[in-house]
Amino acid sequence: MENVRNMFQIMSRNFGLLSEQCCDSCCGQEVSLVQSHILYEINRQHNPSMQDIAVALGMDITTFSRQVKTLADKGFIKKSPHPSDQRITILSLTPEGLTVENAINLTVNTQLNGVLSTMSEFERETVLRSIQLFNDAMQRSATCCVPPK
Amino acid sequence: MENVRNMFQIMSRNFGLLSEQCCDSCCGQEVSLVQSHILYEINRQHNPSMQDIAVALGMDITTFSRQVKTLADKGFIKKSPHPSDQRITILSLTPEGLTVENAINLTVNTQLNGVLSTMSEFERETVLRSIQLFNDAMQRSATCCVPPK
DNA sequence: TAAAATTATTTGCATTTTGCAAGTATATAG
DNA sequence: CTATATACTTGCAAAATGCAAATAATTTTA
Repeated sequence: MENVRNMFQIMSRNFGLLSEQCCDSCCGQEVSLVQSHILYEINRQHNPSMQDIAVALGMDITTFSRQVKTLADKGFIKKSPHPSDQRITILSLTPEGLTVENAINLTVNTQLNGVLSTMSEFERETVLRSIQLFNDAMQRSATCCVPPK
Repeated sequence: MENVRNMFQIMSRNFGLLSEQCCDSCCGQEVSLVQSHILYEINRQHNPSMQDIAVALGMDITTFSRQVKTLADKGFIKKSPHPSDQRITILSLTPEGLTVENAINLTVNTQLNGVLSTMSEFERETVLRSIQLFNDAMQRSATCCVPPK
């Protein structure tokens, strides 16, 4: 059993730094890293509620509530009432929010593809397949990757 | 060009959640996630200065300085003067700090190995080799993974 | 070699983020 | 209908953040 954590820690840190940089360079200081995660996740899910996104990101709901308010005030997120349950708020990106999310997405992808371009075609495909494999395995695991509490 | 960010984003988030959980379960509220990163990095480098660690983690030096103070007060870190340059502070883990770091490391590794154990031997090796490959490629890249500013 | 510029770290703020406890509002169960 | 549960918001108070400025120790340079 080698030290697996090492590799993940480094990868994770690098990706985090990259994301932060992209986040800055795309849209100035308009959105923080956590806010970009929120935009990302709203864009990925289908008509998500507040809970859905907060759970997916493993964020405390009260902190999340405030971040959503900030993003809504900035005009990047729209909060709509659930049609049949008035307690629930459905989140969606506004056109401006989508623009920001797309800009970040493009920049991150460009950076990552730049890194991947230094590999052979075979290596590149192996790497991508591996990450998918690992994500699937994480998904299957019950004990880990469950948001705290 | 597929959406590479997706995979990394998910992997990174999962690993982050896992680390946070491990951090909690190992040592209660004794150390936060960022503090665990600091312990990790000090343990990895050889006689690192404050700058070394702050840069490696992409942290603002002033925030870092305070976190180091907190960890030193908790007795997990020792600050020693550099032998030939009095401006520099060399960081090291105390025995207690090392114990905490080892506990976190063990827990994270155990969790990760649990996830990996659901794969075939071949898949597992491919995944680990891939991550190493990717980290190396990140290392080579000049444009990305450079701490902001 | 003395003043100027550089480097490493710390401190003073003011802002932002965080999370627990408690509150409000809506829906469901008994 | 009352009681309980669910979804979200607010009131704090603590922690984390980062810029500007301070301090302290080297180097550079004129």
